[in-house]
Amino acid sequence: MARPQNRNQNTPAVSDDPLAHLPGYALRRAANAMMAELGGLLDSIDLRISEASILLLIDGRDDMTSSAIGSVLDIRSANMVPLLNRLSSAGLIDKVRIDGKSMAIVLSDKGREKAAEVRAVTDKFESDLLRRIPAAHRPHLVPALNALWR
Amino acid sequence: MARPQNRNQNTPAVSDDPLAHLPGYALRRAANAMMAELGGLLDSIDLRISEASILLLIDGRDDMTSSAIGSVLDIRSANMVPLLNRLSSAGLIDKVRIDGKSMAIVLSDKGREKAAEVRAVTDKFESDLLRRIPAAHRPHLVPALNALWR
DNA sequence: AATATTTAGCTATATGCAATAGCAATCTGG
DNA sequence: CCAGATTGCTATTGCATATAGCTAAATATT
Repeated sequence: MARPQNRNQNTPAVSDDPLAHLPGYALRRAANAMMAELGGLLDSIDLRISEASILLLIDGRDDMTSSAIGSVLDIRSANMVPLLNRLSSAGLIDKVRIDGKSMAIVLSDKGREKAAEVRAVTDKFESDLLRRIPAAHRPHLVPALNALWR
Repeated sequence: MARPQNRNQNTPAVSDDPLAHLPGYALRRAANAMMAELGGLLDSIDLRISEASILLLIDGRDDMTSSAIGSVLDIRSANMVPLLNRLSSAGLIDKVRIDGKSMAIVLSDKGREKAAEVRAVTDKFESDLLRRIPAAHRPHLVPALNALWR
């Protein structure tokens, strides 16, 4: 007793997760699963998620400073430093002095190529993600999520 | 120039985030924001998110082993150890020997009180979360999220 | 019954990401 | 001109997660 019915199957007790109805829990699990997946895809082009999002953000711009990027992506300046250093030593970005204290972060040629690869990976990822969601719920996801932080 | 129009306001460039339409990005940002908020709430009862979810999961059960908890919540056994140790040294759980190698993880009296506090905190959190989402999107969030990992 | 495999729980360690505190150089508004 | 804000940085810490490898106990195989 104390155990329901279907326990002789190999179903790993996922259907009776008593927390799955909680929005916060579902959000955490979904985000973890999706970010693990995206992380795996980006591995193949040797980038991490935060690095890839920086490349996407600055592509086609020449006026984004470290602090501007950080303010859009909500990354503290202390954490931007090693991030940009990695991108810089991979030859993907250049720092162009704007004035005595500010540098614009711009894509190098190599960085533009990489950004195109990122776009290919994320396009596939995003459409796979949406395809998993029943059509009836699909158009509601992004607006609902954006209402939570924007 | 090169800067749009509304820049004299104190809006921190959030409305022109060019990544916000991407489901994966929105998911990550929303989850980060919500988990930071929940983490803050749980601070007041001195628990972390994963600890709180363990308390909720095992409340009312006496047959959950460490590996059963880990398999439901998707936590590796290596990571369960320090988690359960913290709960144990806080006096919230007891380990009841089942056989030579298995222990059931059960709530102590103190743990049951704590679980009630957790439920109070998360109830408030979950309803606040839902309240932020426009009503038209609200019923779609949990099903859409669960489609991504269940 | 003897052996092999699987399972439960653990140690040690590494990674990704974010937070805090504090600092030096530079820019800017009154 | 100068006080205060901004830019970019160092150093350190915390959390959640991951891998590799271990011991001991339970279970399956022959």
